[in-house]
Order: sequence, then structure tokens, then C-alpha cells
Amino acid sequence: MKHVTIKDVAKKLNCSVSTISRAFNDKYDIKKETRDHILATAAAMGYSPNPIAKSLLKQCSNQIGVVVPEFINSFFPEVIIGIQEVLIKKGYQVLIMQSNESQITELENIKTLENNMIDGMIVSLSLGTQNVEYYKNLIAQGFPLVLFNRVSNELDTSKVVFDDYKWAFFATEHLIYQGYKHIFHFGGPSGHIFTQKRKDGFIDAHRKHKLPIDDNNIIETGLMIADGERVMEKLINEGNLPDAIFAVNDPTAIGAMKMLRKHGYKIPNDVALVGFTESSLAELIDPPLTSVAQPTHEIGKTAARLLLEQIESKGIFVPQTVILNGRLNVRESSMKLK
Amino acid sequence: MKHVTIKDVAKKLNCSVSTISRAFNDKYDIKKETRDHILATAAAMGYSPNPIAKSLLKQCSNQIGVVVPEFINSFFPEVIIGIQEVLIKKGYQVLIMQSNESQITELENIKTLENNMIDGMIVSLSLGTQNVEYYKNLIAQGFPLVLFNRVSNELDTSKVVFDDYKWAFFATEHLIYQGYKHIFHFGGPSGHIFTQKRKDGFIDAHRKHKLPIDDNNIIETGLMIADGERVMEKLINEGNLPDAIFAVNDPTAIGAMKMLRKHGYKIPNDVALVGFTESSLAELIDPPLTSVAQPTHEIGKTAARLLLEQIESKGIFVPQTVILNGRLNVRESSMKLK
DNA sequence: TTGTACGCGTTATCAC
DNA sequence: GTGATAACGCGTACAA
Repeated sequence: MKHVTIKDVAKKLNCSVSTISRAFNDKYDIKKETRDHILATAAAMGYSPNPIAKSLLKQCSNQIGVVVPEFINSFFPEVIIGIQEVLIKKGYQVLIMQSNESQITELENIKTLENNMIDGMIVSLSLGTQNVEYYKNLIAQGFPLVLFNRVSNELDTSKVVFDDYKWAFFATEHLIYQGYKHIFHFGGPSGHIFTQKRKDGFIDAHRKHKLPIDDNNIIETGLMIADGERVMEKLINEGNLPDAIFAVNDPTAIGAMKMLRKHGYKIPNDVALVGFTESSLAELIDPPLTSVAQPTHEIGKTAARLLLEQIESKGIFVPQTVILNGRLNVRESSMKLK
Repeated sequence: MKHVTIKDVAKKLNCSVSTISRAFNDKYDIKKETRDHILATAAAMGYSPNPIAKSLLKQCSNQIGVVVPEFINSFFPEVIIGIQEVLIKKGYQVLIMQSNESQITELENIKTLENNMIDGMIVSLSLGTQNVEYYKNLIAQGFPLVLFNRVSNELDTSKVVFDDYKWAFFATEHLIYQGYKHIFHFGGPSGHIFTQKRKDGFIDAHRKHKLPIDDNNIIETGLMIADGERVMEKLINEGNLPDAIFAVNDPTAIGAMKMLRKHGYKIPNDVALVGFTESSLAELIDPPLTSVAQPTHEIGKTAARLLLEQIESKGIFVPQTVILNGRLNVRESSMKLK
């Protein structure tokens, strides 16, 4: 397990290491034939410049770090594919880490990546992340950082976000137009912007249509299928059923759906459902779930582009926030009341 | 964006770099109070040893690379979580890359990771990977490598596999016991062990039960939902419908299901379905899909453990193949014929 | 056009 | 118990 180094090649060719180096970084004068010869023998020997050494020297690594909270739902993997599409073309390698929704793991990941001398970072904050001091430091030092979806108002850096308020509003309004009047919102964990925005959209749609609404309509649920199941089961046991539910995301909607089905309720006749953050699940389940679709690939690509801009614009950079558009995919789970 | 280095700390404390270094690697003699003092000021200055420099010196990085073909289906992400569970506890960082089912990208990923001086690698081969010469080289050099699920017989290294043959046999037999006689197999891409094994299980279950079977029962399909849809549509158009389908994986089964539903066919009454490689989808779709469940977390954990064994046993190491067990989850999509 | 020498941040091996 | 220094592999200013 011995790496071939530049010295080995130099020795073999009876020339100095700098000549070899020059052959690989062709910005210096070097005789074309010697260069070709060097490149050929180097290839034959299986030599390639050691990026670790290069990183140490140049203080950067041509690597980009990505930290996401999870990748069980298809959302983050799809975003990552978008990120890679842009960055790999530019010659960057993409290192992915997941924080498992834990602030501690997230911070460890960030530090690991930073220590690896990555040139920039794309992050979606974990649910557990309350304290963003570390990021403030990074930003203050001018470290290229782009946040997406799970962002923080306290951080002054480029962001790619989705207009959660608007689409939550539309989704709720859709239910209202369909004739539903007693609607519950299964909300996300408190303290997160997207949770608040989706809740606000839900509330304001009610206000616009002069439908009564109070705290009882809104139940903090979580983000996982199990959360939706748990809350739905409680409601069923209490006999406290709404006409319809607007869930903070698809998994909670699906959890609710599973529990309703288990207890013999019909969807949408007994309870209508609308989800958020389209996963591939929505159109496959029974019945197909109405949901707000986010442009996952586009989110990734945009985040990558913003990061590149910041990296290339050494210093003189003004953070931007890009708001991307979505779509409400109406399916059977929210069909009109008969 | 300037890192605090060991020199900065040494200067601040008016001592030599070696003293600082010793304070951080407490295997050498150092006065306890000076050590504590150093550690305290170092922390205050935000210093931590640079892993890049350490890697260069030690020729290893405490990092493990993971390369998977994709992470759109929940399978690989779940395996990765298992991998991380074991490795992070041991102080390793896990770098994840995806090959997008392309041999070229896979090879680039491998080289990137190798260049990063990772201490070992866990890989699941992409569909596009025909040539495994590069891996042979790695193995010959004693580089720690563990393969899982998408493995190659040509490579003599530790592997974590699933008994595809056995479970394909069981899944097919289940359909036969349910009374289905004219069964199709939607197969995976040829040239891959798991494809072949699942096909063999399908065939041998027929042989055991003396059911006629020929090449027409087996259709090379692919691995994605779209593949299942395409093949199913063709069969529908040709009026060539089986009683039941055993699909190489869940997405193809789901693709078939979607297309059947679209054309008004009932499942399982018109066509029964069984999938493979349980995704979270199986129990959520309509109707719930009978499928072979693989122990995703366990696959990841086992692969990680095998890798650790190899890393720790410098040299004197015999590759092992671990075969993990699964389960056939019987659901509505393959209920008994009436 | 090519070679020499230094430095990137560490740790290990010597001295002292 | 502590300090100086070589080495890891590379790029580049400078000298030749």
C-alpha cells in the first residue's frame, strides 16, 4: 500500500521533482516533449499528485462539504444530486455527511469538513440545532457557506429557501375551496422557520376565508411517519376528528393516513389530507396524496451555484437569498366533499 | 479564514511546537500542569491539530470512504446509517459518495477517496461496473475493502451479502402456494450476481413445484419504477398478462402496479405482485406490497465491522463473506386467488 | 528550460 | 521534561 510520489517519478526519469510538477501544472515553461514523456511514464507508474499534500500547501482542497439532517426521505438525497451535478462539473468533489437531526453530530461534521480544508459548505440545519454561534464565526471569517431549507434568520449568508408560507397558504386554501371547514394542521417541531411559516400560511388562509380557527386546530406533531400515526391515533381515541388535515410534510400525512385506514376511516370522505415536501411516496400511496412539491434538484443546483459565486468572488461578496417556486399536486386525498 | 496552527500556540506560550504536540498526544512525558495550561490556551485560541497535515505524515486519515450506486431508494441510505453507527463510535469519519450507477463516476470516487488517504473503503458496485481490475489492484496491495450487496465473484475481499437465491425462491414459492401458476419474473440488469441469483431462485421454485417455465416467463426489466412501468405497459398492450409477477425489487414491482392500476386491472385479483429489497414504500402503497425485507442496518453494521477487522489486523487477514438473513413480508398484493 | 530550496502543519527522533 | 529538526508530498520563487 505504498503511494507513488513525485520523487519516485523524478528518480525514474532522472530529473528534478519540479520538472514533474510543472508537467502536471502546465502553466510554466516546459518543453512539450519532456512534458508528454513525463506524463506518460507517470501514468504508467500509477502516479497522480497527492491531493492531501496539495491541500496542505494551497490551504484549500477543491472539496465541498454537504451536511444534511437525514437521508431517509427522498428529499435530501435529491437535493444532493442537484448539488453534485453542478459541482462535479466544476472539478469539485462533494463530501456528504448527515447530522441525524442532532446539533452535536452536525457540529462535529462541520469541524471535520473544515479540518479537511474544504473550500465551502452547503448545510441544512438539523432540528436539534438551536445554537448557531459556530456558523456566525465561520461567516465572520468569510468562509463560503450556503444554507438551504432549514435555515436560520440569525445567519447572514446565502440561502436557498422555499416559500413555505405561500405554499402552505395555497394548500390550505385548496382544502377550503374543496368545501372543508374544520381543518387541522399537523405542525412540525417548534422553533424552526419552516414550521412557523407553514403554520402561518395555514392560519392566514383561514383568516382570508373568514373561517374560525384557534389553537385547537394546530397540533405540534413532528416530521416522521410515526409522529403522524401517534397524533392521529390520539385524535381518533378522543373522537376529535377534523374534516381535513394539512400536514407539515408527507411523512406525517402518511402516518395519519395509515392510522385512519387502520381504524376504518375513508380518505378523503371522512378525513381529507394534504402533505408538503413532495416525496416519491405521495403519488404511490392509497389514496394518492395531494402535496406541495418542492423543486429538489433545483434547490441543490442553486445552492451549489451560490456557493461557487462566493468562492470565486474572494471576499467582495453579498449574500443572496433565492426563493424557489413549487407546485401543488392535487390528488385523490383531498378531493371535493360530496 | 486563517487557521490557528501549532506554531501560533507555541509562540503565544513561549515554548516549542513539540511541547504543544506532546500536550495533544499524551503518550510522551510532559508535566501535567504545563499540559493543562497548553490545552486551555489552545482551546481558547481555537486551535485543533490539522488532520490534513497529520494524514500527510501518518499516511492515513482516520477516514472511511463509502461508495454507493444511488441514494434515491431508501435502501442505501439505510445501510449507510448502519455503517456510520459502527464507525463513528470508533472515531472514524465517514465520507460518502455516489456513483450514479456509472462505472466512470465510481472509479473517480474511488480514486478521490484513495487520494484522501482514507483508511478503508466500503463499496457497492454500480450497475455500469463491468471491469473490476482497479479493485483487484487495491486488494493486491492489501488495501482494506469491503463490498456489500452489489459484489463481484472476481474480487477476493470481505463481503456482506444477502441470500438472494433463497429469498427469491421463497418469494416465488409463496406465489405458487397462493395458487398462482402463470408467473412472470421482472428481472434486473444482466451481468450482476444479485440479478442472476434472484432469477435462479425464481426458476428453481418452479422446478421444485413442477410448474412449466421458459424464457418467456423472464423479462429483463431494470431497477427503477419507470422500468417496471415500461415493461408492464408493453405486456398489457400485447395482451400478455401473467397471474402474478415476482419483481427483482420494489420499484419495478411498484412501476408494474402503477401501470396495471392505470389500465383498470385489480391487484391481486387480476395480477398478483411480489417485490424484493424492502423499501419503506412497500407497506404504504395501494395495495400493500408483499416483499422480501433486507436487514439494511445490519448490512451496514456488518460491513463496517468487517472493515475494522481488516484495518486492525494489519496484513494477516482472511476475507470473510457474511450472509445475512431476511424476511418475507406477506401483504395484500399477493393474497390467495379466489 | 530546468534544478534547488523552502514552506504548508504535524509528529517522531534525537539531543539537551 | 523540553527544544530543535527531519520528514510526509507537493508547488513555486529563485537561481542557474
